[in-house]
Parts: sequence; structure tokens; C-alpha cells
Amino acid sequence: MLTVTSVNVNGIRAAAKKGFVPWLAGSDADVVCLQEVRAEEAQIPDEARVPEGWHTVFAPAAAKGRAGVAVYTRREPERVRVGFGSEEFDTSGRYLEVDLPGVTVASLYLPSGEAGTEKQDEKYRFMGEFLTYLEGLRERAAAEGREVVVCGDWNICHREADLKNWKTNRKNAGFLPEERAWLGEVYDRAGYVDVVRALHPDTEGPYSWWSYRGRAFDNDAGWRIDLQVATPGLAARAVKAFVERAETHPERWSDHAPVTVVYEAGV
Amino acid sequence: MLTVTSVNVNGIRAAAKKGFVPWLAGSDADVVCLQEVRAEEAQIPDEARVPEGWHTVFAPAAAKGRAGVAVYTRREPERVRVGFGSEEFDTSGRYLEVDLPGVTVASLYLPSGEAGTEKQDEKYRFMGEFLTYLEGLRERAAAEGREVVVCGDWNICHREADLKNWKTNRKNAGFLPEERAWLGEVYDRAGYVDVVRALHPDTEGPYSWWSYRGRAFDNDAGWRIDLQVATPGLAARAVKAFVERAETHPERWSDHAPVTVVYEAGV
DNA sequence: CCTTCCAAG
DNA sequence: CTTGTAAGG
Repeated sequence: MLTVTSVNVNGIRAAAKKGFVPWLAGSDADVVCLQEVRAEEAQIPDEARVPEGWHTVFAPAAAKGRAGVAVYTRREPERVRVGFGSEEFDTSGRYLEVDLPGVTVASLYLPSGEAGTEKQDEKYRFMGEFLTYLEGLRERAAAEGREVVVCGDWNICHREADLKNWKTNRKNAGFLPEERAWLGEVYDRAGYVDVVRALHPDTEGPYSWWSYRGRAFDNDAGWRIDLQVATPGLAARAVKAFVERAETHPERWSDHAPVTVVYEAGV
Repeated sequence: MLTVTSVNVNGIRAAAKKGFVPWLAGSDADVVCLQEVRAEEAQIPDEARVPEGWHTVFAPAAAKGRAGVAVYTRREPERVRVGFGSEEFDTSGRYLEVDLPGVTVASLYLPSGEAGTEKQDEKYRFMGEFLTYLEGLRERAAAEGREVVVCGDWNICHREADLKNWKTNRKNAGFLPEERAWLGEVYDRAGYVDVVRALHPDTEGPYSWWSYRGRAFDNDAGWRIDLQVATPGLAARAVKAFVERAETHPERWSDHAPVTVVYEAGV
């Protein structure tokens, strides 16, 4: 049994003031992947940086207050790798991998982009390099007999069922045709599986992000952009998946909600 | 009878959320001079911008979110003047004058400075130009038979009794020998009177500003930098002066407290 | 320590 | 609308 949670904390310092720490203390997960930590390790309060019972590794961005990913594990990782071999992105606080027995777990924070701007070009550059990396990762993992799951904020919805207002967002970053096609490549060409969608093929959402603007959260006008993208062998072991909307964290300590998957032990 | 209050609000938008509006509603003053408004008029909520029963005039700074002075009066002013004829400072949101029958009331926000930096040079430039202006103002007012009071945050303490920690602040902006000497010139050469000190010659303070850092307020480690500097004829009419420390505005909607003087009617 | 700004999301 | 940063105080 392996329980993995992914959550974009939107600033761990702000989240720590609003309920992240008790949420983590109550979590049953074996691994928690964080995105948008937005702090250097030294700036994070102890309760969040070295919580009782967890090993934590951080990959902050070179730019202060930006991006930053982390992985919290109950057992110490066998190995830790920062970045994915990209000159442009390895110091941008967007990718971190840890090896646990038989499985590699990654925390990814893909650039959010903005249609028609240089930020979108950057997102496309990241996507290009990262897809190549994912293919190699799957091959290496297969050769070693290990599974992989890339958790994180992918900042892309694949299908209409993945966001409430898909019609009005067809020209917005996160649901552009090129982005959707790319995510299709991650599944069809690189051979990964969107675990939550595989378990819930016919549901709207479940959304994991709601804008702070307007009444997005109250209207459940959300996006399913926080994904667990796994190798088929691991995906086949997924027995349960859920998103913690307001019910379980009513304090709303982030604009994203935690996405959890329970993976069975053997095959 | 003329009651005049001066207060540095440290951002009128923040102050308005913390109690400035009810404080104003409960004020007995005829004139209230504000400093550090830190907003353009359009950004100020109505309750603070056009409060019931007041006429308000604003002199914002060209730089957004900086400085800014205002004068609130119960009767409409006869005339309003922004700045004091300085090319460098007239758009800096630091000086505003209104003429009321027989008396000119000004709201001043003197640069705070920082010892040994360009900011201190700017403060000295302001002080130089402003002293010249004050001399001319007193002469013109005398010729017209009018009195003058320049209310505001002067950002200088004249004497040791004007700040709690005078020993440790002798090399800090606000209590530098040159600044203290300059305030002496305002009194001795330009002929103005520090009204609150004239009424309370032998008291420590009363302080009107306490840093937000550390426990300055709780320890009453304050500075008396918010002054009413008047022509001798008006100063002679002052019958009462007080600073509203925590007692009367426990919400602490600014790091400064209002300084009020009651001036008798005739001479 | 607090209030603005701005960029980013 | 919220998070950081930075400057200013």
C-alpha cells in the first residue's frame, strides 16, 4: 500500500498560517508532493519544514518567492534528484524526484503560461523538454523494474470534463488545443496514465483548483490540473482516488485542493 | 473657539478599515490635518473621502502610494493652496494650506530622512526651502492680519524631552543636531511657536509616534514629531492640548496618534 | 512591524 | 483575489 497526495500550497508560509500543518498531521499519506512552496528552506517555519514523522526535501526556485517544489515522505528516500536535465528549468523550482523502494515519485510544477505571451512560449519550451524526459524516464524505470508517478500541478486540462467552464476557456492558457494535445502525447506516446481519470472515467472533474477571483470556489467553477501521472503498472494498482475539497479542509489554506491516490501493494 | 487636530494616518485606506472613520465621527475638531494619506482621492472609500459634515481637500503625491496630505474642515475653506512654491516638492504630497476666516491651517509631511543617505539630503533640501517659505508666510499673514498654524508630521524632535530614547537616537534621522538646530530656527528666526510644548513646557513628550517594531508602543518608547507650529498670536490663544494615545483609540489605526489643540476665540 | 507597490498566478 | 517582493516608513 502506498498513499500519495499532491497539492499546490500556493506559498507554504501562508498555508502554514492557515491550516496546512494540522492538515498534514491528519494525513494518512506515505508521500506528499508540494508545489508552489514559494520560499527557501530557511524561510519555512519548523512545523512545516521538518514536521514530526516526515522526511522532507525541497527544490526552491532561484527567483525568490517563486515556484518551488517539495516531497515529504514517511521513509527516507533512497535518492533525490532536482530538475530533469534542463539548462533552462533545473533551477526554476519546478521538478524534484525521489526514489522509494520500487517507485520513483516526482513533484512537478509546470509553468502556468498566458496565451499569446512570452510566458506561453516558456511553457511550451518546458513541455517540449519535459516530454522527452518523461519518455526516457519511463524507459529507464522499466529497465530497472521500477514504477513512476509524476505528481503535481500540470497546469493543463486534457478534456472538457476537466474544467467547469471549458467553452469560455478554449483560448486560455491551460486549455489551449496545443496544450491538450501535448497531454495526450504524455499518455499515448510516452505511455503514462492519468490515474484519477482512469479510476473515474465518467465524472466531471474532480476539480482541484478554483481561482480566488469572483465566486469560483462557491460555484465549483474549478479545473482538474493537479494530476498523478503514472506508469501503467503503478496506475493499475490504484484502488482509490479523491480530491479534498472544502469538506475536509474548510479553512481553504490554498486555492488548490489535495489530490490523493491509494496504490495497492503488489500487482 | 477653533479646535485643530493633526494626525499621520499611515495609509488612509488601511486606517479606514481599522477605525479612522468612527474616530473622525466622534471628533470635536473644526479642522483635521492628515498626513501619509498614501492614496489618490479616487482610491479612498467614501466614508473616509467625503465624511458626513466635512469638507475635504487632498494633495496626493505624484508617486503612487507615497506621502499625501489632506485637510478636513467643517466649514468650506476660503482658499486652498497645494505646495509651497518648490519645484522639487510641490508634487510630492507634502504640503497643503487652507484659508479659514482669519487663520491659515496647513498640513505638512516633512520627509523622514535616513542619516547618511540621499534621503537625508532630500530632507535637508526640503527643510531649507521650507524655512524660507515659513518666513515669508509669517510676514504675509501678519500684513493681512491673519494667523497661521502648520500642523503635521515634522519628523524632527527638538529636545531630549521629545523622545524617550534620545541618547541612542543622537545619530538617527529625526534627532540629528542639524535637524534640531533647524527646528530651533523655525521658532527663533521664523518666529513660530511649538504650541503643545508651550502649553506643557515641563513634561516628557507627549509622544505622538511609536514604531510598530518591537514593543515600542507598550513601552511608550515614542517620539513627539507631530506638531502644531503656530504664529505667536494664535499660539497665545491655545488653551488646551492633548495627544490621543491608546486610551481613546485603542484600535491603533495608525502608528501615530492624533494631536489636538483648542484655540480660544479672540485674543 | 506595517502599508503601500508590483509581478505572478 | 491572493501570494510573494521591494521600498518606504
